[in-house]
Amino acid sequence: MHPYETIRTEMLRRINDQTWPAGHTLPREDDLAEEFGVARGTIRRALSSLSEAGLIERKRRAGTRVVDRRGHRSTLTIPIVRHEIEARGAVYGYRRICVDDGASSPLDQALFQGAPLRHVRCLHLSDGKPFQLEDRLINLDTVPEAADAPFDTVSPNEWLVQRAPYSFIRTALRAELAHAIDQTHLGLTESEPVFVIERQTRFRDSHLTSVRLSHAASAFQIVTESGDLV
Amino acid sequence: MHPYETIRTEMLRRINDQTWPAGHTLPREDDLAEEFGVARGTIRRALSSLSEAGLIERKRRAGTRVVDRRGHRSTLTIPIVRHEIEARGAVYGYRRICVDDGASSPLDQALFQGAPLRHVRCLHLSDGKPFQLEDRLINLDTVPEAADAPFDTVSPNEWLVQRAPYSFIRTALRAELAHAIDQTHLGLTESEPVFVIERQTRFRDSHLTSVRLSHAASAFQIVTESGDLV
DNA sequence: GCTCCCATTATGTCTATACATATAAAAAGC
DNA sequence: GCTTTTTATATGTATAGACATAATGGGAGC
Repeated sequence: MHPYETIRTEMLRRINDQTWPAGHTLPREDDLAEEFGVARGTIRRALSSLSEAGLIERKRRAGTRVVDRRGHRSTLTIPIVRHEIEARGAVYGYRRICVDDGASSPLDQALFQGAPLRHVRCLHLSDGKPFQLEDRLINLDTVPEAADAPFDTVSPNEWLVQRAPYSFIRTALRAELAHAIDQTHLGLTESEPVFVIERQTRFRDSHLTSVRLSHAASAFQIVTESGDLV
Repeated sequence: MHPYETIRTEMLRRINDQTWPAGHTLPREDDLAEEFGVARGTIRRALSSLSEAGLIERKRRAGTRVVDRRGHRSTLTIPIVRHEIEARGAVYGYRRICVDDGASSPLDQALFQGAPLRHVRCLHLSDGKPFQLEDRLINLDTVPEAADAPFDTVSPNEWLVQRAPYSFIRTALRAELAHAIDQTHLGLTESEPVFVIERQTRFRDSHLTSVRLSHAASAFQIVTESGDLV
């Protein structure tokens, strides 16, 4: 175990046993360095690890304070659906449903600030069975090549990843009752739930794309694991 | 903009425009340091940032490689429900439903390796209306004080956070059709969906607690924002 | 009392150097 | 050819010192 890990563990202990209760301001880095008999850089390594884990908050001049723990933080990876399906040992399939000019809702119009849009709807299949329904809008001002892409064999998801860098992503996770299109394409009845991932991707102030991914709830969940600083 | 940020942005550009395509091994840290005219530490700062974002993978002796991007990664914070409710400007309420010895399922028995359990069911209210139903099992071998705690005014969630440190958390997010208990306590009909968070908490090899949190889908979603390395 | 400005200060960044360590690749042994 | 051992190497960690910078808390001016 490296010094910074030992120190981090000791700090964790102090936070857990209330030696440093929530709201407490810890000693300055220089003082901690002296206490633990290491260089300041090593203390900083331990502190930044705790900071990333969300256990402490650091502010210039103000010092480092123990966070009143507001929740459990974990890193969530939403995989590209093809990889997800193949990782389960199933055969991935893709089917384009339609591509049009996106007679989009006023809400979407506002989001994209009236930019010309491309609307793509497609289905991702696992062993031939519907797994994920993708409903996507692409900003043609930002990604003009999308106007000519057929999306007949490559999904817009993978097409975009190859082409457009992104700088900011907002993801929302929801449970919904299957919409009409979900029922049609995922083969569900009107009283079945779907798990919906909605994602908006921005690049430098302009919305690049926004997508709604729906899955039959019975065949989908998101699992994340976190922790283990001790 | 600090040097390490400028360098990270340039590296991001190279990854995005395929100068460094997926699978490519980037130059050694020393060479990058020379190229950018900075110390090795500054290069490492940029690289570790990209590594945390999941864009590159680093291995000793083998070097640094661009990851074949398998998905969008973001940090997800599941807040303590009271904070969540108060943050929305509503009044938080709590009601214990029952506390018993947890006639738990075989699945749970296996998870806790036959340890004695405490079962607590309670409801978290927003402005007096049911918001979250909590169904929790607590390992009495690990947290024996839980046997005597009444949980009549403090929720087991907050009670545990004060008492037990945790080292490892597994969180699953799912959509389900409302169970019977969801219908009863959240006031739902049998054809309404619920958003379920299931969490298992471990501390040093022993399961501490496992919980199922259900919410009316219409009033709950999880939002995360990420990115902005550019 | 009030606002505005400035000095102080703890964290943030950068440099340069030394040593540690996992591990891929080459060499040695069978 | 196959396994084991050694070696080279890129990343990982630690140190010490210098400077940068945000933000607090106090003081000057009103």
